[in-house]
Amino acid sequence: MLPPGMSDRAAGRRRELLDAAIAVFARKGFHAARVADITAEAGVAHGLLYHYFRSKDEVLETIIRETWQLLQADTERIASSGAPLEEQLRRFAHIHLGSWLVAPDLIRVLVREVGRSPQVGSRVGEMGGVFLGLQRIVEAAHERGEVRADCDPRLAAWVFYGALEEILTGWVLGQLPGGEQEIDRAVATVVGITHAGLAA
Amino acid sequence: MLPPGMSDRAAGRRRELLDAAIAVFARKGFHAARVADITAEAGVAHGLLYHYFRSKDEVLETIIRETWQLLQADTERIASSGAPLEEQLRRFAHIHLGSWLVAPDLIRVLVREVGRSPQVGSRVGEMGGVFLGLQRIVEAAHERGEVRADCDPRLAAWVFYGALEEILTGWVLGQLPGGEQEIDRAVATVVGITHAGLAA
Amino acid sequence: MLPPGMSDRAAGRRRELLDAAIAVFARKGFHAARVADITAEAGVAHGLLYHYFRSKDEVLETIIRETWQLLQADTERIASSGAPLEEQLRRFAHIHLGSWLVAPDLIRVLVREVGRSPQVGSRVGEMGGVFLGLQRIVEAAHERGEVRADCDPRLAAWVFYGALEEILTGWVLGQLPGGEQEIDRAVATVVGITHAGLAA
Amino acid sequence: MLPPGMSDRAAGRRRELLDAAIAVFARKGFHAARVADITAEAGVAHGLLYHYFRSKDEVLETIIRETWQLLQADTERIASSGAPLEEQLRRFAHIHLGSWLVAPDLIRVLVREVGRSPQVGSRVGEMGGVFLGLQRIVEAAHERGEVRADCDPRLAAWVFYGALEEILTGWVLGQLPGGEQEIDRAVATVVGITHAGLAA
DNA sequence: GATGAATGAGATTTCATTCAT
DNA sequence: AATGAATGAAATCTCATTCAT
Repeated sequence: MLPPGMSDRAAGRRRELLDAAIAVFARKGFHAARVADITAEAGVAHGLLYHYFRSKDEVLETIIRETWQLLQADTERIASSGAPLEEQLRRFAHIHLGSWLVAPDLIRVLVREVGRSPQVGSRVGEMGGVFLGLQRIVEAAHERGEVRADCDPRLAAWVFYGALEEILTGWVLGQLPGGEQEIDRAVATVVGITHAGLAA
Repeated sequence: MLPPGMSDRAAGRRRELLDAAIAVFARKGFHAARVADITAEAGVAHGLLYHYFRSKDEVLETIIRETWQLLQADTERIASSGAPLEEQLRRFAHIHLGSWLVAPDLIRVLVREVGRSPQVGSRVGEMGGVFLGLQRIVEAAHERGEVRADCDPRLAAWVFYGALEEILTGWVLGQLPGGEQEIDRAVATVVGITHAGLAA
Repeated sequence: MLPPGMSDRAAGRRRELLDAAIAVFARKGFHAARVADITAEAGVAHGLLYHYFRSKDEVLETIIRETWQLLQADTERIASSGAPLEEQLRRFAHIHLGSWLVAPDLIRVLVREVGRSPQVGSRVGEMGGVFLGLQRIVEAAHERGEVRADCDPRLAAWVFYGALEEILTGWVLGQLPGGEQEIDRAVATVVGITHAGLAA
Repeated sequence: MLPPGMSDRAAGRRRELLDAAIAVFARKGFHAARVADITAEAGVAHGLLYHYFRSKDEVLETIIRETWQLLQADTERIASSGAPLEEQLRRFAHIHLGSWLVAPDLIRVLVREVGRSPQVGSRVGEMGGVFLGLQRIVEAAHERGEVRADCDPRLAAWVFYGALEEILTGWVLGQLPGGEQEIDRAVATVVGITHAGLAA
């Protein structure tokens, strides 16, 4: 995840720059954000960004990749838990939608810059891991007889993920109320619909 | 929709430029696309674009707005049909996912540039119309007793729309197979899950 | 030589920019010269340079290439004249050293930026033509019996050209007096030494 | 030549850095070469270069100056030898062209960066010494009656030097074959032409 | 309507140099 | 002596937009 051989101090600086970038990208959007904004936010000279990243693009790429990697790890942990389908869906939804409270700026960036990802080229890999994890969750439930026979687990995974993503989008765009209680409701609603929709 | 007082010929040119823009935006993305690319695609000098649009931004805005307006009209027609919920959902899904076959470049642009829309400022209006229409579809079914009591029609509308959008995203990113038959399957799956998930 | 399909007006602008570049490169050297210096010298906005040249490098490349092409044409004309060796050498020396009076800035640029040429990559081609022309001049004289048998025409061409080039260098660096009369003396000296040195 | 009070070890490091710089300048050219390339070649941290040199420019200056100083010393030794003109020319040519075998990278740098020298400001001094030495060689021969009366010794020195320099250029650019035997032939040719051209 | 030369603001990126450790 | 993180000046190049023709 980190370039090997990076000192603690260097890793700290790198993290500071990533956090500054998230804040700035969330505020102005990736394109309107200048490198100088990021380094000003981090309180360093703008040349320093280029010691840690090859380009402004690589900064966004890193943010996206690291986030997807974390989500992928969560997904795999949930998939290995052996819990009932509904419980697994709830855990995933809780983590994914819950991140709106924990790191709203990060969510703003991810929602608004999704479109860039395929260009940036790295999304597909990590993203694929998450979708595969969700698919395996549905498949396992399928094998346990928790899911309707006529349901395609792969599409089901996309449907479920898309529902969550759209709600995050609603929050980011201010189209849906996004307080703490709404998050619980949203988790319940998405899981309710999806699970009932899939259930045998 | 068209600036008033525009001749047929002028409207034709305008349309050519919009189509050229859709092709170019689909190929390179909005930011990487240059005005000169669009006019070259349309076979005219680049100054001409400024007779029809105030800026490059306005071109994208127009594309997005016109699309949402059409979708809004479709949604309202469906909502007024009085058909059962499942049938209404199927019609909407059929139109929305079906556009991948009819106008894949347009879908590519919409999926990839969603993030830009709120900045551009026009999304919220027309988009809101579509979501409101979907919400009213669910509410009406609710009143007819077709839907579970504990279900929030607004969130349900977002869940349904998000599921469709994510499948379009999968096709755009090449992560899901997007042939003609897959479209029918996708319609069936999304409608199946959502309707069963909402049903009383 | 010119990109085809360039209007007279465009060709004129291009020439103005080349002349401005020669003046600026002569004054500050290629590296210290900024694109803005060139365009300021030409009295246009700096963006305009990029309508005519792909880069600052291409401007220098063009200057060098066009100059060598002219010299190559001169060389070929002289080589085809059938005049005695001494006369041919005198004509070449007269043209080459004479350019110091005609276009001293151009000579300054060429002498000071020779080193760049091979990097720029185009020198070898045109340059090769000049050296080949000189070589053929010596070879023809050899066949006419005007030249010693033990003399390698190729090396002789390089010796002759190097002598001229070094004198231009002396003028550029201000190490040799470079007035009008000195040019005639220099022609006489170089031709005198080289011809006597080669003569049978 | 060395800053006074420099230890042997320090002098060794300094030498290592100069040699590394010669290799890098030969490979990439002075401008494209970064300080970090030089220190990487020498296997030290880039800050260290600034313990031994004030700037990147000073490194090139040093390389050029030291080389010209050695050549100047050679020239003066030859000039004092009292040998016949032809013999003196041969010795100089042998040393100068011979360096292509001994230190080709150094020659590459000198040939390609001549243009920079006057800017760097140091060339004129040491260079002047070499040219003056060659001029005195011709003048002495002139006084001994070995040389034609109508020959300007100063220009003759430049002609001779330019011939050698151009042959080195041909080798550097790969335009002339530069093996061991070619060097002897080149010495013979240049000396042959120049001496015969000057002889009474 | 149509053209494309001309403009110029503006941003990324590079890299020589410094200096605390 | 040696390191390499940090600085920040500086310059190329892009491209949306304008406007004379």
